[in-house]
Amino acid sequence: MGRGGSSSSSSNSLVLDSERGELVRAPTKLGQKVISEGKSLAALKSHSEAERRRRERINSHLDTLRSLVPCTDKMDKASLLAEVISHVKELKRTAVEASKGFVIPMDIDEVRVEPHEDGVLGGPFCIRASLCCDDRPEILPNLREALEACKLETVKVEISTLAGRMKNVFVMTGCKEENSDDTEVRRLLMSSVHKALRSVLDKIPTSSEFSPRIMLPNKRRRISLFDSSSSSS
Amino acid sequence: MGRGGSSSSSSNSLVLDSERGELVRAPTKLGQKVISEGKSLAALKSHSEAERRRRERINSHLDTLRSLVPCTDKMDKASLLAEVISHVKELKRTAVEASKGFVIPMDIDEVRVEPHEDGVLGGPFCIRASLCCDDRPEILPNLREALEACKLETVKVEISTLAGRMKNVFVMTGCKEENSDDTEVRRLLMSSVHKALRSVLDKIPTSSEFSPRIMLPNKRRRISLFDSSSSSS
DNA sequence: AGCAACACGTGAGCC
DNA sequence: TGGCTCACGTGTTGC
Repeated sequence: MGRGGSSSSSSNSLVLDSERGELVRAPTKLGQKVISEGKSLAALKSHSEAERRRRERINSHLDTLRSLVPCTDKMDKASLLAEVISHVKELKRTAVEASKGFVIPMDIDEVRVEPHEDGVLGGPFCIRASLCCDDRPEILPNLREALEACKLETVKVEISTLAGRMKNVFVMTGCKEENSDDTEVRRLLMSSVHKALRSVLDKIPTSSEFSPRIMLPNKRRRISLFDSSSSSS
Repeated sequence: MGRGGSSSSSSNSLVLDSERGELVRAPTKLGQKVISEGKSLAALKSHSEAERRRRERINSHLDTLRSLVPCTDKMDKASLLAEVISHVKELKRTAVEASKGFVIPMDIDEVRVEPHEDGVLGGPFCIRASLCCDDRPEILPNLREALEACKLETVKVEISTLAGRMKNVFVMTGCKEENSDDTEVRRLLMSSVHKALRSVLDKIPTSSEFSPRIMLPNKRRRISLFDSSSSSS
């Protein structure tokens, strides 16, 4: 990284011919002197050509990156690279924790509601809501009911059980009529979903057989996905 | 994209001072002439400085990418970009069909049982079983019951509904006492799981209360994730 | 010696 | 007009 080039050599007499883009020798009286002083003509030419090829290689790769990452059609190089970086990070995140596949229930109760990073498709508007709690099969109907209250459509649910704990992950999307771009609407929806899950979590009996569930108009409990009786196995 | 720079201007007398890297005027007799001929000194200086900052920005992003993509520590720029490209492509591939995760129910009934490619964790022995059929909530208890008969532990279930169709994906693992390496045992287990799912599928009333199997789900039914309106009790 | 990869300054063009 | 991005040719360094 020699910052300062050592010296000038600014006035050798090699110039670029304006017509053909080829290197020629400038009209001068001291022909041999100049030639001996600089590199040979052929050397300079091949050098610049090699450099041109190198640039083309790099720019070609930049172009394919541009075609791979959306909305970068008219970005400058630096911004394009920045966008590539964030895309790689995002893809990595979702890939690691979904290709791995298993949703693993943790030991602490938890309610999480967040935008579902689609990563690829700029979908309408997705929420990823998860509830981690004790493995109580009877909470599933409650969950469903609570989520139905929100004006969202559940497109996917993922349930994992492990060692008496369970984690439920819901992916939901808003009605298309609502403006997905309105962040205020999003925040409101997510907040209501969060409250719904929270209420379900709070209603879980810590040890009793079954809870005094009054709220339900009809007694449609059950659908215990699996494991309706004993927790293990 | 003017390929050939238009002309030479090769012998203006601005040179780079070897010590400080600053632009100075070369010792010459025709001072004013030279200055008036080119841009002002300050202009040239700010220009080269801006260009330097631009390069630094780009190279900084390149470095970040290098840290993000493995095994690129000593690659040249072009190869690094090529590697970034292939990584983005690969991440995208797995992201669309795994992380994005939506299991999309198809129009044909289907039972599939296969070893669960873990991808990351070399687990004990996992089976991925899926059943695609009409969206009949009452099949869930049947499913559970049928799968309980097999000596497997369900670690994850994933349910997607779309346009009156549903797809259930189960990830199950065998008891640890059984030898996971025994391919014969595996085949046996998978076969029994397959039979179980098959039996559930066959039990689905094709037309209990409605026209059986019109080819197209022209009728958009509700997405009731696990609607329990019927079934037990 | 040659080749490859880099940083640099500079002209051109575009807001 | 200045600020910017880009492509170009060149000097330099390491193999």
